[in-house]
Amino acid sequence: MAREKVLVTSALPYANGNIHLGHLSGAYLPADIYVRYKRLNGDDVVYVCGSDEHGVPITVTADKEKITPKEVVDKFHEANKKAFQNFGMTFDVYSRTSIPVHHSTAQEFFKCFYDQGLLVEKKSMQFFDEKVNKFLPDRYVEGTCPKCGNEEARSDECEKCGSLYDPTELKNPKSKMTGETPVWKETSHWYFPLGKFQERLEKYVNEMDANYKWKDNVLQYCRGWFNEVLKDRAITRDLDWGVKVPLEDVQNKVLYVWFEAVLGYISAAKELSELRGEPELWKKYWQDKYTKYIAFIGKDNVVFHTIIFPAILMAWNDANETKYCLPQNVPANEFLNFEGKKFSKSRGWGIDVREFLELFPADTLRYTLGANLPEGKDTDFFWKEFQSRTNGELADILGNFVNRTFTFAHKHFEGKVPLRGTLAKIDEDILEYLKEVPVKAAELIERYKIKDAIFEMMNLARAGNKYFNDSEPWKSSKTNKEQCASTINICLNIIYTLAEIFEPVIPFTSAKIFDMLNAKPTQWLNSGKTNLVEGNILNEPQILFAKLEDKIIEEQINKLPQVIDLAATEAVEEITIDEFKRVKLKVGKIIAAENVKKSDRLLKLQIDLGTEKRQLVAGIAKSYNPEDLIGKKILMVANLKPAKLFGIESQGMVLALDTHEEGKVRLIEIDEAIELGKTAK
RNA sequence: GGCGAGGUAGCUCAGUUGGUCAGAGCAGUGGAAUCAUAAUCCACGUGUCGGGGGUUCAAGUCCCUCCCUCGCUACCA
Repeated sequence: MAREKVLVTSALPYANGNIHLGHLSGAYLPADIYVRYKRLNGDDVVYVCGSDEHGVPITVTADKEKITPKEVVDKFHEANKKAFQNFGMTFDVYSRTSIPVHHSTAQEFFKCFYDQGLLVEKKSMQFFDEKVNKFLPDRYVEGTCPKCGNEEARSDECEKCGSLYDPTELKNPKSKMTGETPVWKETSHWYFPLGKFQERLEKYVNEMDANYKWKDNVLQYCRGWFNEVLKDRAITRDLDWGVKVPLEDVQNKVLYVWFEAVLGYISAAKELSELRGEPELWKKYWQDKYTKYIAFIGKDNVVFHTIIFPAILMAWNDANETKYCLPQNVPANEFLNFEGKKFSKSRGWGIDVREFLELFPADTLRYTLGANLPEGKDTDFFWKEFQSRTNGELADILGNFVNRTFTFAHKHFEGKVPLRGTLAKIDEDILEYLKEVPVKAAELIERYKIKDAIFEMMNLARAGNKYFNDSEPWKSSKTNKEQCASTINICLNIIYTLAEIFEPVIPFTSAKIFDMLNAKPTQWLNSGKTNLVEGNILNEPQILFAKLEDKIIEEQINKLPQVIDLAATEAVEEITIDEFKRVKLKVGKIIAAENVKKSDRLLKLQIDLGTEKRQLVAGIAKSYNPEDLIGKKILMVANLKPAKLFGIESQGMVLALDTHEEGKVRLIEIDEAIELGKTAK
């Protein structure tokens, strides 16, 4: 297969806060997995990203903390760069939009459009805060709604009554920055005529979709915009923090962030060129029509990458000899929520990357997020899921397969890759399957179905365990050493393939496995076929994933702000009194209790209901010792359909409550004075 | 209000162009095995595919309508 030249970008994170898990799921982890896969596949890849460091919110943060905007962005740029690094992101460069090369790049684009006469200058009136000498965006002006009198209305709309109006109609306007009354002042801005490009943009999107199959959600967003007809968009702003408008007689105006930030992808590549001492490097990617440019983003960014950025590039290409390539695909993801709700920094809901990685290894997070990417719709990060994926999949299925194989090889084959002898049907089958997995995973990743690809990867580990079980090498080691050797040889080769195909997802672990195997990665598509050298000396196995105990997970859950969730209480389905009356709850006394043989959680109880006796089986062995139960008065469901558990008939059910301790319950005990057989109502 | 997305097994989610599509993983129950981080493997799902109507020989899969959740709504990044 011919090597592809691939340019990959991930949305530039805004340097006004720490990145959290949601950001990773949206635009960073999928891109990194894609890029790592491409590199293993032998493709020629450049992956760039960086901090987006301009815009009003940053100046607001600076004012609030009484520091300069520069200090704000320095702080978050470094913090996020570090967090990404710890997470295992492999950007070729993590740039930033405050560097000179970015300013000059953005200005170059502006000048190009200005000189062509493409930009439209429009005058307008805007609120101006004289105290800080700044024009105010709508969201920083508050006042009384002209329609309903709400005193906290925004300058152009009232959230309370939902009406929209012209900012001149707003009564008693106040600047949210200073509380001062803003004045009404004229300003002028340059507008980019998006509408002129609409037809070509629609054609572009349709063609890309036809050739490269864009995601449905992305196409939907585009259609939404096209349906409303693209309008001129202002690309300048009255502000002093940002890229200066490169015109002599213009002061205190900067390029608006949406126009300038996307160009950061280009300046980042330029910075990479400088760092590598190859000034022309960036052109080899950005200005080669054979480049496959893939932009990874979250759904909030679709319009900028499928409409605005392409329009900017088209406008440039129209006027210049040098032509930039447009995104070939924009695999936007939906959002990751956190324990059922949106991430919210202000409400303390969620966890940021730095904090997370101080507690848990990056690979466990990469795997959990990867296995649950919001590719088709929003998904959730749940602590409990993180625990079960780590313990049940990474440790039990993958980690244990590696461990049992290595332990076996060391015990029975002196820690060397044993010889593969004559193959049985079971061996042929697994080898055949082994060859298919990298191919299948590659197809899925190429289609940006990364979640599915990860599932296929873990399935190989599952298959490895099954093969190990079915082959029973612990038996053949005594009866047929040659066959045993073949089995372990094949298991080790499965591990070799696992190390390769899992590299994009859990790179730190992959490196450990390669080290244990004393082997190097191969070319992706060969990874199921290339075999370990027989006799190769294996290193000592190490535990790849430690289990996460309940305690540490509970700790994280308990840290979350307690919110009274009205929705959850209301969501309980209502029943009528008659329906409730169908359940007969009776008071009984436990007169005998014993453990159920071969079960670690069931107890067999004899209950005295006064008029009759019942036998029931209850799953409370982890919470109570049989002898402690004798004599307790409890409440039971007396008309539950009998069922057999472990061959023992259970004629009812005792009522118990969950406790804060996982798996432990507490029986509802009844006051000693209550007579046996009484019915609850 | 408008636009968009989603409502599928206890939980988290898959389900291309309508016809083995009623699924996977987890949880649960039973069993096998013991090399291994008590880790593995096998077997077991009577789900009104949000409700109601319609098109069709045939609909989670198309149309209409209603209910619920979420996102966007342009000078916001």
